[in-house]
Amino acid sequence: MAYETVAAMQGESLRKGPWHEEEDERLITFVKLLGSRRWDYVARASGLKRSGKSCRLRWLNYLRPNIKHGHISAEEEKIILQLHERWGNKWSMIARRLPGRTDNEIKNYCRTHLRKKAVIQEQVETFQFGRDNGKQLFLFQEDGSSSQTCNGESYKPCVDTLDNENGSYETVELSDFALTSSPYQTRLSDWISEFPSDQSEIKSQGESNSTDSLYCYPTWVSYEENDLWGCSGSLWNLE
DNA sequence: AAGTTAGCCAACCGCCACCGC
DNA sequence: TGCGGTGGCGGTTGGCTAACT
Repeated sequence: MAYETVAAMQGESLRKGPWHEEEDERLITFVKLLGSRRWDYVARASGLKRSGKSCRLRWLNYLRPNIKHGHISAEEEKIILQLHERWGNKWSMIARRLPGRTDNEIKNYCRTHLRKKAVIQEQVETFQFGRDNGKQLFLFQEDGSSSQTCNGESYKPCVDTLDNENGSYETVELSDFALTSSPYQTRLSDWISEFPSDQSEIKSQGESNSTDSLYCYPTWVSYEENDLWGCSGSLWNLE
């Protein structure tokens, strides 16, 4: 019978919400003792009023050794995005390629950043099709004599691209502008624009021995879904 | 300075696949 | 072979905090 059911029958309510330090310590102790497979057993044996699932999640996402927290590096960003392009929302698969990162962390990261990217893309498309019902657009052209400053970076509103003489629009390329709904998005758009647009580029970068290349992941051309990559880059050698 | 908004992240929920009985 | 238990996974939520107005 499921632990949750047993607990419910006994009138024992399972704890929810944030974990306390004592709970963490206790969980670590019992995982070391019992291993990290039988979570229902760990939950019961430890006396934690948590479900096995909850214990498992806490261990995998926070307590297990060699876990990395905090800032996702540029290398990791690129790998995440590329693997997401390839596999979609297979967070656990992606996480396995990034030692120390959890599926939850990657999922959260993607949700935030992919959404941001989608918004930017939508804005770019809107701009390229013309003004949105005459509303003020959000694009600013980078310029030394800018009239707007944000976090030390300065911008000025882009010139109106509507040709009033004949009512037509000039074509505006992404590379001509920095997207500046925020300075952060500017950097993000820069990053997106740097991103290889097809796998042949990725392959050539993967094969490159250039030491100044950011890429240290293997090529994926010709590799099967479940095949392990011949990982030799620094990212996989992290301790 | 106070209120509001947006971003981030930990944790929960529900579904599904696998396994043992 | 069917069923219940369990773990794994992706989606979602809620709280905290920083940034903005």
